[in-house]
Amino acid sequence: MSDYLKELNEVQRQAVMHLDGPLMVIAGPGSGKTRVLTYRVSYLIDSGIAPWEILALTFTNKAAREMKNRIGGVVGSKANYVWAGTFHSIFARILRVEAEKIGYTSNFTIYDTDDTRSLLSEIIKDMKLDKKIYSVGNVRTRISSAKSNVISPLIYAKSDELLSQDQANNMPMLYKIYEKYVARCHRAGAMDFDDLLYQLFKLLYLNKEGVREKYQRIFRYILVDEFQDTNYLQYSILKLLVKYEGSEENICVVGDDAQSIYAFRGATLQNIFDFQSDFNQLRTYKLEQNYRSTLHIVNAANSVITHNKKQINKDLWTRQQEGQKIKLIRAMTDTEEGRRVADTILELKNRNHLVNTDIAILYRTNAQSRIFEEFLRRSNIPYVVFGGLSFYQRKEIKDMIAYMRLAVNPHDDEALRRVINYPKRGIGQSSMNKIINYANEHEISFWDSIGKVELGSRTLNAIKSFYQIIIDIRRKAESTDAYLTTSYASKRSGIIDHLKSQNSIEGLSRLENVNSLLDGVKEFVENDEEIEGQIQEDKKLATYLQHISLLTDMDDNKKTGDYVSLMSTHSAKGLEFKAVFVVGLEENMFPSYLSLSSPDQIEEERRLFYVAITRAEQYLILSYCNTRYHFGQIRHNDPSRFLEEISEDNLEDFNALRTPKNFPEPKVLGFFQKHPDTRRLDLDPVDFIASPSDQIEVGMHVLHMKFGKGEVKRIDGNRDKKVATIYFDGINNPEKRIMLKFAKLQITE
DNA sequence: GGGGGCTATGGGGGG
DNA sequence: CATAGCCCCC
Repeated sequence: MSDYLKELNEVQRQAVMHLDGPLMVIAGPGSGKTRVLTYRVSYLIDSGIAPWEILALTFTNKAAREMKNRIGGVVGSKANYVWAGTFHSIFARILRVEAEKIGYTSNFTIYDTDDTRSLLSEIIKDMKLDKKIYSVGNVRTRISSAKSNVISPLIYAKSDELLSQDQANNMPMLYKIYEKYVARCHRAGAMDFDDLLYQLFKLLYLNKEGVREKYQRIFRYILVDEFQDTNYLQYSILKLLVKYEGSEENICVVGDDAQSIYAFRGATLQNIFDFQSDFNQLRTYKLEQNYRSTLHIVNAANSVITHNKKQINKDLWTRQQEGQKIKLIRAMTDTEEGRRVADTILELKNRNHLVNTDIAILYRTNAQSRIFEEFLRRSNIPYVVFGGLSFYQRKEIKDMIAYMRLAVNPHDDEALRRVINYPKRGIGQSSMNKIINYANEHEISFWDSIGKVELGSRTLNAIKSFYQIIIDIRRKAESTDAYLTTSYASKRSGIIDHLKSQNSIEGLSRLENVNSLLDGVKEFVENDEEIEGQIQEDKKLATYLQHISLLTDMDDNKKTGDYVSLMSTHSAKGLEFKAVFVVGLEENMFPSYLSLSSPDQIEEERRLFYVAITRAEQYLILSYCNTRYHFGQIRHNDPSRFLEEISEDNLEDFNALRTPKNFPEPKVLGFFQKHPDTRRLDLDPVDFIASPSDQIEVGMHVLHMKFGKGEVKRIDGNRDKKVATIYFDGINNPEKRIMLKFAKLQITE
C-alpha cells in the first residue's frame, strides 16, 4: 500500500480507493475532507488514469490551490495537468475555446457585479420604471436566481408562476428587464458570473458539433467539493457531463448538509437528495471523526446542530482531549466587546503562546469589522481584514482594467462607459446619452455607435482621440505580452499623468496601486504561474484579464506575515484556526434580522453558526453585547438564541473573571475619526470685484471668494475651455483647477 | 462640462 | 451611517 493511504482512517481509505462508479462522501467539519479529495486524485493517477482526464471542482480559488499543491506533494508535477479549479474558472476556460458554438467570441468579457448593476440601472432608467420599486439589487438577485435555475428569458416570460410572483412584488416588467439584460450582455460580448455556468450549460445542452461528447470523453473522473453549496444549474451541468448512455458515472461528490450556507445564491440541499436517486449505483461514505477540535468544541457543535430539523443523520466525534471550555464574553456595548476581544487576544498570546496567525475573529457581516480593527490597532496587534474591497475593485485599478478590457473587446459597453471620459476629455453625460440612445436604436455596441452618432465637433474630436487610444492599446496587446501592454496602457490612457497631476496623498497612493498592478502583471508574465492546474504559455492580456476577474479578496497572496484574521463567517468556511472568536452573537445580528421570519432561513443561520464554531481547534470564544450602534442608532438586542443551544458543560462563564472595571476607558477618544476640512475662508463680498477672466495669466496673484489668496500656476486649454491651476495657500489640498470661463477671480497684483 | 453640497435611501452572505 | 443621485453654481 502506498504511504499516503496509510495516513487515512478506514472510511477515508474506502472513499479514496473507490475507483469506479458514483460515490458521495458526507464529511463533517475537520473530518479530513480535503485529504480524501486530494488523495483520491493521487490514487486515480497512481491507478493509471491520466491527470488530464480528471476534473476537480471547488468553490474557491484557495481550495483549488490547496488541492493542487497537496496533489503535487504526492504525485509531483503530473498534478499540474489535472483540471482542478473553481466552477467559474474551469468553465470560463472551456467557454473561451468553444465560444463560437454559442454565438460568442473567445475574447468575451466577464462582467463583475458592478458592471451588471450599472447595466441594469441603465435598462431600468431607459424603460422609465420606478427605480425605488425596481431596485437594482432586487432585480439583479431575481435575474441571477433565474439563471441559477436554468430559466431563460423565454421560459421566464412564459412561466405563470414567475410572472405572478413578480406581479405580487409589484415588478411585472421584470421578465422584460431580464430579456433586455441578456441581449445587452450578448451585444457587448460579455458574460456575468452566472453566465459562466449558464452558458456552459447551454453549450453542453445544445451539443453543437458534438461538444458535449467531447467533454464527456475528456472528463472521465469528476470530483466536486462542497457539493451542498451547488445550485440547480451546477448540478444540471454535472449531470450533462456524467449521465449518458454507456457512462461509467465516475463522479465523486463531497459535502456536508450541515454546512450548507449559500441558499441565498441558489444552493439547494435538494441536490444531495437528487444525487441519491439519480445514481442507482451510488455508494455513500460518512466521515464522522473530527481531527480538528477539542471535545468541548465538538460537543457544542453537535448540540447546536441538533436544533435543525432538516439534516442527514450524522454523529461527529473526536478522540481529542476535552481541552478548554468555551469562553463567553458578555459586554454592555459594542465598544466594550471590541476592547475585551482585543484584551483576550493579548491574553491568549501571553498565556498560551499563540501567534497572531493562530487567531481569527469571525462576524456575521463585514460591516462589523470596524470596532475590532480599532481596538487591535490600539493594542498593536497586526491584523488583516478579508472580504473587504479587493485590490481589483479599487477605482484606479478598475479604470486601468477597463482600458485593457476595451483593448481586448471594444464592444464591452460597461468598460467603455467607465473610461470614455476618464481622465476627463470632455465627453459628458449628454454626449454619452446620445451614444447610448444610438446604440440601443440600432442594436449595436457603444463602440460601434461612437463612430456614427452625430455630435458636436469638439466632442467628436475628443471621441476620436479616445478611439485612437483604444486602438493603440489594442495593437500593443496583439503584438506583445500583458505586462508591456498594461504599462503602455497606463501611460497612453492618461491615467498616470492624471494621477500625478493631482498632487495629493490620495493621488499618490492611487499611483502606487497602479504600480502594484503593473508589478502583478509582470509577475504573471514572468513566472510560470499555474492557473487552473495548467502552466499557461499564453501571456497575452486576454488571459491575464480572465485570471484576475475571477479572483476574490481571499486570494490576495500579498497578505502574508503574522496577523490576526478578520472575516465574515461565510469566508471562514474551509479554514481553521487555533483560536476563534465568534462575535456579535445577538438576535438581529446573528441570526440576522433578515432571516427571523422564516424557519428555513433560521436553520441556515444555525448552520452558519455551526460552520463558525467548528473552525476552532483549541480555543473558542463567543461574544455579544447588550447595546450596539446599528443603522446609526443605539439598539438593544437579546443574546443570540444559538448561545442557549450550547450545553453549560462546555461553557465557561468568562464574565466572572473579568469585570469591566478592570478596563478603564482609553483616554484617546475619537482618535480614528477623520478630520474633515471644515474651514471656510469666506471674504466679505463688498470688497470683491471679479476681474474679466481673459485677463488672468500665469504668475498672477488672485483672490477667490471661497479659497482666498492664490497664485496662478498654469493655464491649460484654449478660449472657452481654459482651465487654470491655482495654488491657494491656507487651505487643505491647496491646488485647485478652475475653469476660467466660470470662475470669479479678482486679480490682486 | 465639472464639482460641491444636499437629500433620500437602504442597510447580508459571494463567484 | 454610507452612498448614490440630483440640483445648482461656477
